[in-house]
Amino acid sequence: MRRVTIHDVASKAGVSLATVDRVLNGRPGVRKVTIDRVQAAVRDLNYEPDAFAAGLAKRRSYRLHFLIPNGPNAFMEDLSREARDFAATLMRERVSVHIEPIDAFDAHRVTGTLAILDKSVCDGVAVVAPSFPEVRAAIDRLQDRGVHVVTLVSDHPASSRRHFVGIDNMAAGRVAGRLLGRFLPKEPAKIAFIAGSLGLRDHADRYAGCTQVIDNEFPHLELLKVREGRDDNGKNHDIALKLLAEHPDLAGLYNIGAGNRGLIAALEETRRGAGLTFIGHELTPYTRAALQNGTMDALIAQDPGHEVRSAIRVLKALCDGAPIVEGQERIGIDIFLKDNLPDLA
Amino acid sequence: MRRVTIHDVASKAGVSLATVDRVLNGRPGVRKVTIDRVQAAVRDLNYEPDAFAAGLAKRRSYRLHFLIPNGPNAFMEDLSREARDFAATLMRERVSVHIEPIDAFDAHRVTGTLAILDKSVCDGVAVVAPSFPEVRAAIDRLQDRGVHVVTLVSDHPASSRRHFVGIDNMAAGRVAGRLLGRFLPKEPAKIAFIAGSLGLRDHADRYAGCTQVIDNEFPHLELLKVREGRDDNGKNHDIALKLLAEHPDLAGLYNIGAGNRGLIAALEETRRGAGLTFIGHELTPYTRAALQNGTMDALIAQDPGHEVRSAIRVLKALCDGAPIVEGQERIGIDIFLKDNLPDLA
DNA sequence: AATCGCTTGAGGTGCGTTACTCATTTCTGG
DNA sequence: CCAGAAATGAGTAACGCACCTCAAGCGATT
Repeated sequence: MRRVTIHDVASKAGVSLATVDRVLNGRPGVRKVTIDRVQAAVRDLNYEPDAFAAGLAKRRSYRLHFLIPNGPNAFMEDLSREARDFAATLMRERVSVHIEPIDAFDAHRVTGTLAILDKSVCDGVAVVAPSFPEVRAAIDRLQDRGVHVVTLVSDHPASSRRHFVGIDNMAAGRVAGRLLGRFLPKEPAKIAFIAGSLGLRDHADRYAGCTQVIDNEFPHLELLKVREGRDDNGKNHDIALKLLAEHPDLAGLYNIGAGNRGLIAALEETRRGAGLTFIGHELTPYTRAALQNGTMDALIAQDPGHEVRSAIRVLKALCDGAPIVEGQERIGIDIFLKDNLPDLA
Repeated sequence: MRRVTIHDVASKAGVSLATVDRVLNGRPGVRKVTIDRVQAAVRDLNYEPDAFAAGLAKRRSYRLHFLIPNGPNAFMEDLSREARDFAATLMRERVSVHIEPIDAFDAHRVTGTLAILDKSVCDGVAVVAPSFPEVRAAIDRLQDRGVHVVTLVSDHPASSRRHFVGIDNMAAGRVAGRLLGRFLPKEPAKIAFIAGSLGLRDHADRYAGCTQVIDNEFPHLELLKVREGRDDNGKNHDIALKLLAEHPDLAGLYNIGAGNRGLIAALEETRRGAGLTFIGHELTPYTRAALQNGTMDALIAQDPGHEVRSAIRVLKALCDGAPIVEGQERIGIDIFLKDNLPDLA
């Protein structure tokens, strides 16, 4: 079962190798009828160009840049680590990944970083940044300069980014809402929300999804107004203590953003962990432990490894002009209970 | 930023190309000290062989066989379809996938199919089959003949298969148990189980996981004895009708295996769908609809597309002697509520 | 000193493309 | 029918590596 090569296509179509090459690579100077003959031969023989040979001859390389927020955020650190790890195994496939830490809350710096990128330095960019209008504009300009851009974790739907790698945060919020609604008894009870900031699109989406489900399907639950803790453990800790003091009958808690560690500490100090249904996001050593000991009841997560690998695959496909395997690139909303925690890597 | 090639390694180490080649490919006839010199140069220069060039020169090809149960099982059909789809996009990377439908309940035929396979016909095999001892033996012999084997969906832990691609069914069962326990009110209630057959390892595992969690953490729930429906819609339909008649106060239902369609029909005919907490496995058009209209309350699933792609990646890596990216190949237990159903492809 | 075995160097070929160049043939309009 | 343009053929270098052969260098053994 020899491979079908351009030679076979050429002889089948009764033309020379040069002509086959012209057709296959869209070079000019071939009559319509000849093009058709060659394409017919390609179909008949089921010819597929050999990726190894093509890659070698094309001298292709994929220089990718990842812009990832710095700061003491376990999830972002996981993203960076996974990107580094995966890049190491992909070096031999000519994929080089440069990780650029950015200050996500400084839109000006982010756009500056995007502005200096260029086709001569990189072929694709994956960026995780809050959706400020100026960032959107910078993404558009970068695309215009011929660099492929995908958004990661947090989308910029209005931009011309070619793809979004991340979860549907509205759906994630709905899941949180339903879990709260079904985990709690069918009787009036109070639920508290803590977010990093409702100015962040993903936090706002989650909040909207959650309240939508609860309002529609669990109207007996009373929703306290959202407190914003800037994803900071210290702030969240204080917020939680105050909440627990103000509402001794608090039944549920949904942390929309990061900073679970502060909340966990507060619940455990006050021994309110077991009685309260507490749902949060992202799997970290702290949330894992809290799930195991019962302080947390469910975790809604996205797999940073999956996201990074998906972003790299998508960018590579964009560079090659190859199609994207949709099913492969859909990032699922992971729901963890204490029963299905993955083993530690 | 030119690529580092063997030429660079050779001159750095002060040896010839031939020697570098001998070292890199483990050919004999090189002194220890020379080997060390070359390896030091490889490390210093951070040399990685070019996958494109190597693949081309090696004339590598990956002939993979997938043995997948036939019959009217939506999940198995999804597996086959995904394998075909992914194989199409991988043809140019010299991966060819042959899908062999098997009668999973006829162990003799399965072993026969495995027995005729050989290094001359295929490089790797992915097999989904119930764990009969003779199948295990056939897998071992196939491995001995130099063909890499991975088990898919259903594991044969005692065999010498190189890898298992699938979920932890014990954990899946525990998830079902916890969801039942938390979705139902904290008061005595009856729960029914339906399985295909407890002789199937995955069904037995799920059952064990589920009862373990309920016995330990939700002892107020009464577990009715398991009914076996052979994963057949018709049988399951009858079983459900009988169950509902015998237990007008039935509160929960867990379908451990396939055949959800029959159960859904029974629940909807008798209008018991809404009042009952019903949990099952695998996402199909029927379970999707049931989740949306409230007949089902949660779905525990595994992504067949992910599994197939993982199996192919793993087999390819085994053929290349390359390392496996653990995180990438871990198959998660998907939990679907009506809120996080993926869009239809 | 001749011999043997081990180690190393030098060099070539093929893998299937891409991306050229330069002839040569075929077609078209005037 | 012929100039000029368009289409095609023929061939080549390069990509980086795997795999092979042949010869030369070296030290130790007899």
